[in-house]
Amino acid sequence: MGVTRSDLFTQEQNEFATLAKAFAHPARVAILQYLLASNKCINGDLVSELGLAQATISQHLKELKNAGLIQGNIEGVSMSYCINPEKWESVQKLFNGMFDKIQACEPGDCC
Amino acid sequence: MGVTRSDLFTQEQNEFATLAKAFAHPARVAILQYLLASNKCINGDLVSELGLAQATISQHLKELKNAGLIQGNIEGVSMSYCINPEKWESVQKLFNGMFDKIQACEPGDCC
DNA sequence: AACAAATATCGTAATAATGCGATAAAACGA
DNA sequence: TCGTTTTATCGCATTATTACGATATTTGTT
Repeated sequence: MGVTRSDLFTQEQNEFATLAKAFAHPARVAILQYLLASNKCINGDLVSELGLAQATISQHLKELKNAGLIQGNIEGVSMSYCINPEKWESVQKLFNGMFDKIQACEPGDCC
Repeated sequence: MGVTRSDLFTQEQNEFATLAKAFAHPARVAILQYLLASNKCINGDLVSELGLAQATISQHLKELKNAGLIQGNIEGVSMSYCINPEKWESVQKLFNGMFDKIQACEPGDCC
C-alpha cells in the first residue's frame, strides 16, 4: 500500500502523469521559466536567482533532465542547461491533446 | 526541511505547480479522460472502470475538485462529476502561456 | 422507521518527495 | 601539482502522497 499502481493505467496516462510531476513544483517551474527567458544559461545563475540551496537546485535540475525537458552541456568549469526544444514541443502536443478533448455541453447532460 | 518553500516563488509559479500536481497521477489522468469522453458521468462508473478501491477514487476525485478541474452534483443517490469547462479553458491557456514561451535557438547560444 | 445503495471520511501503513549540510568529482588556472 | 570554482551525489530528517479497509453519511425506497 502507498505505491502508485502504474500497472492499472495505459502508457499514455503514465507518461502524462510523469511529465506533469516534473511541472509539479514551483522551483522547477521557475527554472523552466528562467531557461525559456534566457536561451543561454548556467546553473550558477539559478542558485543566486532562486532562494534554494545549491544541492536542492541540482536535484531539481536532475529531475527536469530525467523527464527530458532540459538538457545540459559542460561549459568549461560550469554547466550550461537549456530547454530541449523537441521534447518541449511534443509535451505541448501531448497536453493540448488532452485539453482539446473537451466538448460542448448539451444542457441537461452536464452538471 | 522537507517542506516546499512556496514563499520563494511567484503566485503564478505556485499555481502552475499546484495544477500540474493535480495531473501528476495516472488515476487522475484516467478520470479526466473518462469525464472528457462521456459528458455525463457518475462516480460508480469509475470504480468499475479503474482497478482502484472506492475510497481511493473518492480521494482522487476530491483532489481534482479542490484543484477546480471538476465539479460534482448530487444526482439522486449517486454523484455526477464532470469537467469544469471554464477552469479547463483557463488551465489550457496557463499551460500554453508556458509552452509558447520557447524561442528559436541561435546556433551557439544553445547547448 | 427500517433498509439498501452510493459516497465521503477516518485511521493507518507504506512509499515518494523535499531540503540541505557535508562531501565527492570535475575542470580550469597559477 | 595545488588550490579554486562549480556541480553532483550522499545521508538524513521531515513532510507529502498513495492505497485501502472500516465506518460514517447521505439519499431514495419500501
